[in-house]
Amino acid sequence: MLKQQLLKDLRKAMEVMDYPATDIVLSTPENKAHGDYSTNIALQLSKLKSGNRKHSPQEIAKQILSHLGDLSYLSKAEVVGPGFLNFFIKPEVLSGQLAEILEKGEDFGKNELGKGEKIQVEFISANPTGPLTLANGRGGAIGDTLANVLSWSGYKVGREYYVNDTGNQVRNLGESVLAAAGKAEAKEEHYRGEYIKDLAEKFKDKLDLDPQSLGHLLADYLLDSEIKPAALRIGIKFDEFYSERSLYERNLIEKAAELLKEKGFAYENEGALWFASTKFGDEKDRVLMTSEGGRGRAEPTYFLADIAHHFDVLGRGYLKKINIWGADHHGYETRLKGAVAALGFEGKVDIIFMQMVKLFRGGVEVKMSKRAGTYVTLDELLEAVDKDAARFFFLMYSPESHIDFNLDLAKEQSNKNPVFYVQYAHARMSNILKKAGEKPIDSCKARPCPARPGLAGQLSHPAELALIKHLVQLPDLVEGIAQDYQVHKLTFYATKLADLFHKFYESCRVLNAETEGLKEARLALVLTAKITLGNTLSLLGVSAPERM
RNA sequence: GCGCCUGUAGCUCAGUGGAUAGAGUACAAGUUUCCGGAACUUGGGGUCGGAGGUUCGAAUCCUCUCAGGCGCGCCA
Repeated sequence: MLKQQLLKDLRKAMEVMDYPATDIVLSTPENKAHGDYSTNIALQLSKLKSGNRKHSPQEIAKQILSHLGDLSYLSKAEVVGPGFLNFFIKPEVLSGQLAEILEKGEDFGKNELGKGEKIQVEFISANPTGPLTLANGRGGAIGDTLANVLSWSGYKVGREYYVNDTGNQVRNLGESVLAAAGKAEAKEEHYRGEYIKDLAEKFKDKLDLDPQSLGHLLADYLLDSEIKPAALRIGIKFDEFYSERSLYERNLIEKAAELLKEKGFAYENEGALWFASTKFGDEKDRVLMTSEGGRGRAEPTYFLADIAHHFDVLGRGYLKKINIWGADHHGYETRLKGAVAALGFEGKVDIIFMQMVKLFRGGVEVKMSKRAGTYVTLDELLEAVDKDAARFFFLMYSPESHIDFNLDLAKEQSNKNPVFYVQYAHARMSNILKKAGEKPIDSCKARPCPARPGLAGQLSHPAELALIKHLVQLPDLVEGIAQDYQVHKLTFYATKLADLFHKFYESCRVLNAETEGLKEARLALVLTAKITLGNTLSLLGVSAPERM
């Protein structure tokens, strides 16, 4: 689109002037006086002081400008202040951009960055020892949306839930239920909460099983009856539930341990098997296989199982595996990345950390703990607010922000959720098109296109141009998020789009515009706005209502 | 003690080297013969936790420091 064209022309000019090929940052200034696009490239170049050339930023900017020549799509290009280059696009060129949106329709916003490579996003992955919580909802919304964005960027994306369906916490689950039924001694570390009692009742025929076997049954049950439905309720469909237990069944755990030994990164000491994670920057080596003396029995740690898991997944040819973790797992990052590197997949794992969701009740913070039974489930949230509000809420925050959540206020606040502001804009767009007799999505060929001579020049109102400028940014936004993973930018983009549309709506009549041509052009603008907003909402997993 | 995250308007948060630091919300005052007022307009409100430093330029990078969160197991 326009931005790429301008970048290309700038690069050409710099090449002619024999400047080194540095990254050109083309920003879209908030301040209209600074043009439609702006770059600080001259300030950057003057800093390089390449060779014995030493020019002021203003001089460099002027030179670049003179080498650009007359670009037909610009109405003005100028050097301002310390050496900024500001570009002003001709309004008719800007409105001509709408043609591309109309042509692409539901595909508008997609890009080819991924070139068909495979990426896996692993998220939620909560232990199957209880219902999903608020924090899981946050991770779910972020992971699912990131997967959508990657998919729109030309990657083949897999959504994975790693199920820790064996090990201590599952044995503990079995014990907890046995204890609730009075068949085992109650212990401090047991899970509490109503669902444990329900499980004891539901599985009363199975209480003669040992804790581990019962735990396996319960974990499988919770996965199917609690976790999968809750994920679906918030709009998440996983491609794969990867079972930790299956790693044992397929002997992948021993294989991973053997491989690490072969490569010289695993060694035995004090009866345990260790991974030399200090070679990868960890503060100490980590245990892969416990010693009989240490925990009373020799068994693989969670860490070794997870290594086997990553080795198996990456062995399928993924370009990357992106894991979304709670901040409480931060200390685990170095050793896992180290193990992945040791197995020959260095740099293939990216981790997004989300900070904790703090829970407040009656103004007092409640520590969320599955063991203590103090937490808010995702289902409880979804009873208070609908799926769209919940997803939008979670996606409004950057992952590193610490969210304070007050369920008492969630319902009341849900009316103020910006999601309704955004959805209302979409409903307004739909309504106008409906009254004009348009089909919901039309193609450029089937109807007069704003790129057509005559129509292109119709749109000149500041509110129209501001809206167009925002609409055409979606592809760059999506491509950027595919690289920096900052999915919350989408909610801000959607809110801004709604804002610009509401303003346009207030100041520009569509159906009874002054002329037929203007009406036609404005209808096209409404249609493109609807396409763009609809596509954005679809990436967010939020519905785009025709009416509210 | 060490490591990571956070500290920006009354409140909730954007903004990771650029121009006069933004948005929502709250508060105040306005806007409907006409496409949906769940909207729009205007206004007040900031020592960007603090102190130094680097730079033509710092909320952003570096050092120190204060406050909060999380982690530091042969748990997961």
